[in-house]
Amino acid sequence: MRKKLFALVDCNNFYVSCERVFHAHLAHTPVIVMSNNDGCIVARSNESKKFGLKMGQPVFEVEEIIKAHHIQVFSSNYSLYADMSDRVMKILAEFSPRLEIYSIDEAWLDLTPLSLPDLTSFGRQIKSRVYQFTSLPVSVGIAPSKTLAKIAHEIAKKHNAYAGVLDLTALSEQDVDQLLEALPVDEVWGIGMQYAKWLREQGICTVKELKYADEAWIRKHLTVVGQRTVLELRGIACIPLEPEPNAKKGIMTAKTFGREIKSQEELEEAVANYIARAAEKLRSQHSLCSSISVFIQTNRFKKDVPQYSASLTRHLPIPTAFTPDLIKQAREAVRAMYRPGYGYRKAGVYLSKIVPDENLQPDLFGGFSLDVHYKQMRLMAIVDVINKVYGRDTLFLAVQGITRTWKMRQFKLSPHYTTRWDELLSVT
DNA sequence: TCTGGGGTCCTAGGACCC
DNA sequence: TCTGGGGTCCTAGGACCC
Repeated sequence: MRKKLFALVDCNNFYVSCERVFHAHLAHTPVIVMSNNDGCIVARSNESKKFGLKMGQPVFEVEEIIKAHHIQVFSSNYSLYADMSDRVMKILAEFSPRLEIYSIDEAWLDLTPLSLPDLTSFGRQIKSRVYQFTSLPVSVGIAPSKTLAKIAHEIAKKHNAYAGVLDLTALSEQDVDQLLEALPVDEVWGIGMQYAKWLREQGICTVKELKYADEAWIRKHLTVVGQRTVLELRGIACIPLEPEPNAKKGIMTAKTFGREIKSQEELEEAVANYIARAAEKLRSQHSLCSSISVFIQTNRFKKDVPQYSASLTRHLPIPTAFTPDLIKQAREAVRAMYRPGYGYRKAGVYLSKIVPDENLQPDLFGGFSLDVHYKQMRLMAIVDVINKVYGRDTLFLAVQGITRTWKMRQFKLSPHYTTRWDELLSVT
């Protein structure tokens, strides 16, 4: 069998790079992008990494550093990033017939069938074409397994000598091992904080040591997932490329509120909105769900006030994607869980037991009519189209509320340059 | 004052069945 | 006093990812 070959292409500091495309003066200056509610740092330019800002760090902890170094700060602008991502992926698709879009800013290419003579120059072509058409910088890692391609990409990104492209297959096994020896074990894809800590306690500190660890012993302690990682480090591809996006098995919408919510009415309103959003996602993948979970919680960071959190799952006799029915269930769940006297900070909904929407069976006992189901689906399809064309929440249910004063904060949002006509970049 | 959101997979253990 | 064994399904919890 032919040896597998993968390329990982990952956009550098993706959210920051997207903002820079439309704010050219921010090149070479420290920039960060914040999470929802402007809470944590989710992207950092290289310049801001130098000031010690960490991924996931709460912004309020580093206000001083931000001020002192004039770091530019942005709220997350997901529609902008999603649109830029689409453009990048379309370009990558030109380089291999088999592409797996792994996240908003990275993709795997299957190079196995391509018989390329010079992989490094192929990687450089990818890099320069993406930059030419989008102004976004990417790094490329090439290797015989996904896990090794990830590592190649990390090295390529960090060390200027590689100019953003590293092909591990061009190196001897000894040279690869030398690189792996210099990397701490937690840099491996699939080894998170818990496993890294445990491995270090067992004397396995570098990627090379993990590569040569006993397979059965790893399997015993890190399950088959860990065993696969070890094999992948040895160049044996165990994780296949998956070009087709799979339908989601669970759909979640959960958000921290912009302020504390005290009343049951507002909590119901927020949850109704999350359901509307989750149901929209459900319909967009042509699915129905028959289980719905709702959770509510107070501010877990406030140690000095009474805490309360609860979750409730309801099973539906007939799978559905009809927003009003789902909202009805969710509101009942909120009413059952709500306790007065608390300041609620976060709520979420989770739709699961998901099935394709063509699988619906008529009810043997006549408690449900397919006619009604199709009518509901047609109505929802119309609502979805209108909201897609005219903007989210052009049409919504009254229980979702009008003012929604609990919504998240986004004080530093840049315009939707690529997805709204009235926010196009203007040159004056 | 201020701490994100949305997923996947694996395993262990209990319920239940024959 | 003795008190099977094997299979399946489901759920909760814990690890991981970006």
